[in-house]
Amino acid sequence: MTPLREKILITASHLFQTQGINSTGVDTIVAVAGTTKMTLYKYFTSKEKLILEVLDKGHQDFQTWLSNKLNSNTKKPSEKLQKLFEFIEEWVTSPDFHGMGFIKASAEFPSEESPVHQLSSEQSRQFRQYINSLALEANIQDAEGLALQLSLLFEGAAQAEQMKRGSGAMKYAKKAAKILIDGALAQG
Amino acid sequence: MTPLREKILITASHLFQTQGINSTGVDTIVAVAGTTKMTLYKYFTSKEKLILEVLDKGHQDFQTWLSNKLNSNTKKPSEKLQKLFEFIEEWVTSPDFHGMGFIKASAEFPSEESPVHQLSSEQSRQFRQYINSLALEANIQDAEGLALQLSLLFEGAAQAEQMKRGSGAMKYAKKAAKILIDGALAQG
DNA sequence: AGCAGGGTATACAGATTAGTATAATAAGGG
DNA sequence: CCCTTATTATACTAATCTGTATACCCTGCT
Repeated sequence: MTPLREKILITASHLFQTQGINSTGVDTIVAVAGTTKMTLYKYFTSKEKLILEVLDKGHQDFQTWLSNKLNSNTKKPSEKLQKLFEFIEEWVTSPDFHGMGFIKASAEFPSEESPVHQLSSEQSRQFRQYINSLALEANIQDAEGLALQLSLLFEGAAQAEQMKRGSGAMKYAKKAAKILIDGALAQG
Repeated sequence: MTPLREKILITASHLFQTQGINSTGVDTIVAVAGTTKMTLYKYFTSKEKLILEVLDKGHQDFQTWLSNKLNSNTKKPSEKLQKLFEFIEEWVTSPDFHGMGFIKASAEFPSEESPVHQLSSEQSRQFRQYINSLALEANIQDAEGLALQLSLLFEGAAQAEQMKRGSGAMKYAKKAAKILIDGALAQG
């Protein structure tokens, strides 16, 4: 894609994460990105469209990064589950992490009719679905239940880490995940 | 307190939860509460002060409700821990639950310098501290670690329940909590 | 040389925001 | 009946927001 479009996306993403979505005006975005409103509205027909695309890109980046990490570092399905939180920790504690996009977006757009809220909800569901597929491959009985539990831990830890950096939340989330996964594996 | 002040607080709380804090204007609050801006600014010197008080009241209501429930239904410390998520589920799945205030507030006010963010962070810490005290009474070795894990589960589940009502997240959070608590109790 | 397209600069409209100033109204107590 | 206090009604300021309109500039292509 055109570099200017990309730059707007990246800038908006960064500002949304650090200042909040509703608190970030279009003027701020273009000023930081070093362009003008005209070009922004040429590539994105509205601020809402921009928000949706930022969310989409953020989620895709995370998902592909995570599955690449898992696929290139592990082979056994059960191993993937166990390494999952290892890599999630790596992602979440990286210095430029400022919260999972879909968690914050759903908080800023609580109305269920809002397209932003709907996308956030869908992304949360997709992530849970991904863990579910890992659990299924590992022959876990209640795969859906474990996937839900692990996603709760993840969302809680991401939330905590965003609320207070360096809280060490992920370290304990990892331990909790290990206990839950080992239990589910033992149970068949 | 004066009934009008109370009504403004309750109305604001409800609107903040359902529409979001930044998306709720002062005019909307007074219109729904059936009063005028003049009286609102008589009782609350600014919108930020109102937000802080809404957050404070919400957290206090939750904390006192929870500890009352625990103290009147259980006696043994270990029992309190085990019943904890039972009552939390009751709170979170109640029909007028729309998310934990401090979680959403910290998402809408991500900047750490924001007083709203600071209060949210403090409330999250207080809640974790409360679980910590329960764990300590139950003679759990790594009380702090368990408290953190349980609070992660709770925040994740509250988040999930707010994102999609009736998701059943709390049911599985409860199961996960039981596993973690039993493990920690067995370990001494 | 000259044209076209992508980008800039800037000003603007229209709506909405937080917060204030002023005057009118209602009610209760001496 | 009058004084006080609380509340309302309404208009306003000043800032900010999204989105648009207009004119200009620059660069590459032919």
